Amino acid sequence: MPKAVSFAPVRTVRAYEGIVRQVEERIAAGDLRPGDRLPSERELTTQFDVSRSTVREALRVLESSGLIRSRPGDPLGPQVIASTASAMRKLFARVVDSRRLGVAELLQFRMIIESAAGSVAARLASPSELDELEAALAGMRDAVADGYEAFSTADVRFHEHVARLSGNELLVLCLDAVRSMVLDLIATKLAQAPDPQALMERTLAHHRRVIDAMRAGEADEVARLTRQELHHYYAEYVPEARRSMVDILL
Amino acid sequence: MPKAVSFAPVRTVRAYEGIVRQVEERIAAGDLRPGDRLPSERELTTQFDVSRSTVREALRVLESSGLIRSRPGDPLGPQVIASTASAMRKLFARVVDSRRLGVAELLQFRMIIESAAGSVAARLASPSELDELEAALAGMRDAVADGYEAFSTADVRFHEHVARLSGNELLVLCLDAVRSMVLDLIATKLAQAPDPQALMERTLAHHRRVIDAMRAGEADEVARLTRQELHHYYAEYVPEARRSMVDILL
DNA sequence: CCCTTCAACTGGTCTGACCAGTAGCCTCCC
DNA sequence: GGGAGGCTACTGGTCAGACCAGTTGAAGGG
Repeated sequence: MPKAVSFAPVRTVRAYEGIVRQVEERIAAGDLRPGDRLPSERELTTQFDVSRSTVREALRVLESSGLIRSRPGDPLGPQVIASTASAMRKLFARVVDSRRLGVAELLQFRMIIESAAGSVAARLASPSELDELEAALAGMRDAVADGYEAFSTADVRFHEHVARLSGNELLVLCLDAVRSMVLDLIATKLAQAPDPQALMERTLAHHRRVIDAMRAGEADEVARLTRQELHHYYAEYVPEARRSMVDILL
Repeated sequence: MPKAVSFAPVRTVRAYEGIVRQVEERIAAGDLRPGDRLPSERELTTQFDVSRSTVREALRVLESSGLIRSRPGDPLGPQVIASTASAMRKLFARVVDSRRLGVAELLQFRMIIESAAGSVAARLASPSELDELEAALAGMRDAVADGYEAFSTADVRFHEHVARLSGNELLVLCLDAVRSMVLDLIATKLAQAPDPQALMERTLAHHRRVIDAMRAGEADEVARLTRQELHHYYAEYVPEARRSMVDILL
């Protein structure tokens, strides 16, 4: 098949897209960090030299993807609220409720990628990185006294730490998104667990075993432990009828 | 900690959000399918009883999440272009280039979830579903004659089929997104593979083995084969320095 | 000193306008 | 009669200007 000179498709760029792109780039580059403020809409109007409608279209897009938040009357202007992570969470949330997905899908997905992250981390982690993990675990142990909520926060930190050790940011982001979705879906139920003390103890023991397996370089064991722990922790919230989705991963 | 009656946080809903939600729901419910048209902006103005600016903010949000497309001058109105899948692809694309992720992260991620999907599918697939897979494989074999591009399309169909057999839509969507990102990143290079004939033959042989392993219920073997095939297919496009990210999964 | 009031913002929304495209009809010329 | 051209009635993209309701902080009153 003879191929003529190939041209790239031209897409006419709309004004608001340019604004979105500029702001996104500033955020990605770190010029704009969470908490920072954008100039007011009227001010942006002059900076970008477009009308207010155009500025607003751009802001709405940025807002819908979770990057900024604007509040009427705020003299400081729109606020940069987050990085890519929250955009990812927002999208997952949309997917989950538009497709009517439930805990079953989310938990299965989480078991898959979290165990994989653990297993990759086990192969890559240096002794000093493992010591940091150890510190995160110590943080959890300290948090036990402060009640379940504090413990849960420290626990999330531990999981995030493991994910980051995998060295794959995509993994980190997806894991963060799916973890927060799971927690959202069952937050109320989890807070009233029958015996939080026992749950916390068990979690500590599990994390202990994970670190040990990492030190021993037993990647598959780390993966297995991770799946097992997630299952133990969350499987009861999966409707009976779909339970097999998560059971088969054990 | 005594807990008073708990209220849900109120968020004042902006007009455009209501529009976005309604359209999203219609799409999710299947009332609006890809290819369908929305009324023109001016028409929507009267249907929603808001101003055109508000309608436009909603349309921009829908467009930015890949659900619709609007083209100036089109007398038929904005077009519904896709479902959640393209929204997911769009987000992944944004994440990948804002975080400057490369083939390494994407391929590692894909190897993880695609092999997991395969292994779940192996445990769940009924004989008749396996026959459908068989048909997809036959489709690939037929496509060999039509050249590499046609083959590649049929190949994607096969992979999608496997993913769907896992029964987890989240897996399907993520896989679709990451697959299309990988293909985007290396499309040009892949088209000029040195020996497409051999590549196609090898792919066919691999898929054959995957189906056989599925019939035998060897879930772990399916996972291993999947990782291996992806690695063989794409690893060369991963920069040398990051090659280990995908190597350790073998 | 605290509390109220007020003015100067903010974003949310609306109106009405103009432009540049598109598509289909309709005319005019061959 | 048939084709090529222009005309018309739409489309979305953008703009300017207006009003409202909310927030905030400073000015003024107790």
